[in-house]
Amino acid sequence: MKLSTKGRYGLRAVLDIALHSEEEAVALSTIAERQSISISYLEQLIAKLKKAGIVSSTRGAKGGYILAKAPSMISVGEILRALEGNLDPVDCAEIVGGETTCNASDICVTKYVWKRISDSINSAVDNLMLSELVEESKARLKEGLDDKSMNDSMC
Amino acid sequence: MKLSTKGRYGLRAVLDIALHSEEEAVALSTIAERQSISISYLEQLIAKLKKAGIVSSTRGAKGGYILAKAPSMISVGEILRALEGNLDPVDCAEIVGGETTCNASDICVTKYVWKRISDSINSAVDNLMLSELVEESKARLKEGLDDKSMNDSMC
DNA sequence: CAAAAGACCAACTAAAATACTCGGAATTAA
DNA sequence: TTAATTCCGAGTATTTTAGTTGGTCTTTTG
Repeated sequence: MKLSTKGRYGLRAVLDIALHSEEEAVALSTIAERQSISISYLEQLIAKLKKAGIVSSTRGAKGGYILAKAPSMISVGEILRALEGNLDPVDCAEIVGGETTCNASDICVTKYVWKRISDSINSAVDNLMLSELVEESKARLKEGLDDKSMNDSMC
Repeated sequence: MKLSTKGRYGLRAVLDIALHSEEEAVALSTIAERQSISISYLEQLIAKLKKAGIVSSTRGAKGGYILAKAPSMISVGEILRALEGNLDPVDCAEIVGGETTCNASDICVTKYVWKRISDSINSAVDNLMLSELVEESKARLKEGLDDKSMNDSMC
């Protein structure tokens, strides 16, 4: 029941882009260094984010990444799902009402447990917008904490 | 971000015990067969449940397992944590307020995301009691669905 | 125009976690 | 005393995770 590094690194990367791409696109290598993530691994994560329409890129020298839309239009749920796949605690079609996989579906009681967990996770992350994280970060930076110490945090 | 078979099988096992141990203790082999779970794997899961004080056992012939307390006193959260370890989405001390691991803690913004997810999962499972699942199961059985088809459900 | 900076892509690999299996010892009812 | 059962520790196969490697395509800039 753990988020993988995909979700953890990826969210940090998006936040990094949100905070640093106002003037110009940020290069993968810059994010990787600032966040202490392997550049080639990060590449894969950003690819997912791009495919999901969360970030957009410009190639070539001076290229890099920016957000594809306003941070207030990007939910944390959207980001995490792009990176991790769905956030459901089990891969059970019934959770979303399908009838395919688990065909003894309507007598499956534990599925209500999974649905309950699923709903709570999704509503938690879908109601949290990237913009809120951006505001929080900026507020903390203003309190005199420099950018560098910011990036050392591993959570 | 998936529950492992430990949590899935284990919860089904506890529910099985709750539903079948009113007269006499249920043997591991019975649960395993009824739930289509490998007996020797299930053994390990039940051991965790026992250590957590959720089930209790009697050894020897005619032995088996019963619940260690009333189903209304056992939360689904308690069961899942016994099986899976904590349900936090990341192993980050700061999530619970500690100061040990992640020492750039107070400038770590993503931790609020993890805390939010963590809280929502835990409150969802802690407010759901085993007794509710038992009631639900019994209600479904009364509707004419036999015990066997019940156990075929994989969720 | 060349060369550096950068995104993009597809495989490959090492390590860790998961999902088991196996062999036996201790306990108890019949 | 024997069959049924829990209990225990170790071993293993498979899958997933967390990367790495080596290269191609694109764009700016000297």
